[in-house]
Amino acid sequence: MEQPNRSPLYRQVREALMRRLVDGHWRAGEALPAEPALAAELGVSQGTVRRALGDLAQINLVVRRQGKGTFVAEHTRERALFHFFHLVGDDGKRALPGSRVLAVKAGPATREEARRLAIAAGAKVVRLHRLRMLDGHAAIVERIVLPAALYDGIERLDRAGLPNELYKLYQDRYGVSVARAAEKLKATNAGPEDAAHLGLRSGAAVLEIDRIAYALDGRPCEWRVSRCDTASHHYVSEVV
Amino acid sequence: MEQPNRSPLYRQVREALMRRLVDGHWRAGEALPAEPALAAELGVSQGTVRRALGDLAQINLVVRRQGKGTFVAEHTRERALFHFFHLVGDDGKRALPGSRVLAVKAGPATREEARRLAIAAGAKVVRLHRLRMLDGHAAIVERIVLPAALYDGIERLDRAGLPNELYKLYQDRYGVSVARAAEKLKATNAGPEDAAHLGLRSGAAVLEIDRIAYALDGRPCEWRVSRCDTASHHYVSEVV
DNA sequence: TAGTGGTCTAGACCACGCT
DNA sequence: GCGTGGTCTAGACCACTAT
Repeated sequence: MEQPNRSPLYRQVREALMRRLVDGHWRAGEALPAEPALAAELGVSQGTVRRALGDLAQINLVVRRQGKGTFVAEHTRERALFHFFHLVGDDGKRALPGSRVLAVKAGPATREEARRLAIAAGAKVVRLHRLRMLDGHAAIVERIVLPAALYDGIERLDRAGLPNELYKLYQDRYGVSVARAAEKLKATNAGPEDAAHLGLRSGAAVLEIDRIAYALDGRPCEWRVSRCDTASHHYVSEVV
Repeated sequence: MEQPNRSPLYRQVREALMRRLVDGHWRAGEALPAEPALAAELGVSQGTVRRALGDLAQINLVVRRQGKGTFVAEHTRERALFHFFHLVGDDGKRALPGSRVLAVKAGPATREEARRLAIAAGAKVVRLHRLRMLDGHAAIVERIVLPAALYDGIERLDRAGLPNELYKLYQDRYGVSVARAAEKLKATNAGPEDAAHLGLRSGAAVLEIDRIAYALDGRPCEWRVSRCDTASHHYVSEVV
């Protein structure tokens, strides 16, 4: 391992492995080479590789299993739901959302969309509008904006072709792995349209979740605004 | 280090150190013994102590500084604000909240309060009602419930004696260190009283943050419900 | 039995903060 | 100069998984 800069070796190893993950050098779910192989290849000790892999496991980019190996993290249904979906029933049970796509449209990005997705103004985006169900009734209205450059042809998927867990679709079909997300929450009074979709009176309080999802390489890959009826559900957040 | 169970050594060391932190064996801000001293005392290698201390640093129970030592984490003003306070201005600037105490009262816990704080029904609690300012105008109404057993005589503090950063007060004066918190968020329509405090019309959407704070030993030490005007601020959440 | 990751140790050297 | 935590190595042994 050459040392172009003054950062610790384990960090250089971590970044090198991360580059390969970003490049798609290994597919989601695939096993990485074993520690001794990586150590030999990179010219560092096994301990240094361990440290780097441990860091990657910590941020959920890889999964390590004793006796089996180290694997590229996958967006399983579980992970998509439990890791990135924070609405739970007031009784503490996780409600599994269903979803119904209302519209899919492509078009040039507005200034705001371009800013949030860090793309050029006017670049093509695909907009999804969908309704999600919790415990059988409509509880979330979602407006999703995708940079079309990352998801070639996604606007031609019919509504049945768009699964409930979009993050798994992004990963499996387009090679876009969502690594992290930043959410901004507000309480707002529902407008007439959202209220109608959610079966609420206009002006009812809804929780607005504005989320930018970032891909492995750190670039925004989705902007999603969800307006949620929190009458019998709530958003959970743990602070350590 | 004896091995009563089959857990890894570093975990046993971590728990042993944690017990001392919980017991108040070291005060907030105080330096722990250096690694070699701890290793010798516990009969393990320095590497094992390092791993345990690293874990404790990760969950913010201690702070490690190269060349200086390892210190018990303190609730500085910074930490209280940036770690546990998640409302920021829509312009991205952190608004530093001021606060005005409206009422302090002691009384027996309701069933709900007892349940949330994991204390006996009817046990004495202290209730605080306060208003917090963001950028100069009232933006948050807070109702705080404390188990009186942990905060002897806190209800006799005058309003001037109750600082803006309560967590630092809990730690400095009562030895209660908030280690983590669980928050539940909902959007609700403001009732007449909250609306009046916040200068909103009745029925305006407000963000309700329901937080249980846990002390080092894992027991609840505060129940706080904050109702926030999110017209020009929002709650931030990072998902990794 | 062989290969994987997980734990634990011992020791070397480095970077930082003090005095 | 000395003590602190930070990095890096090499090697031993353990626990789990597969064949």
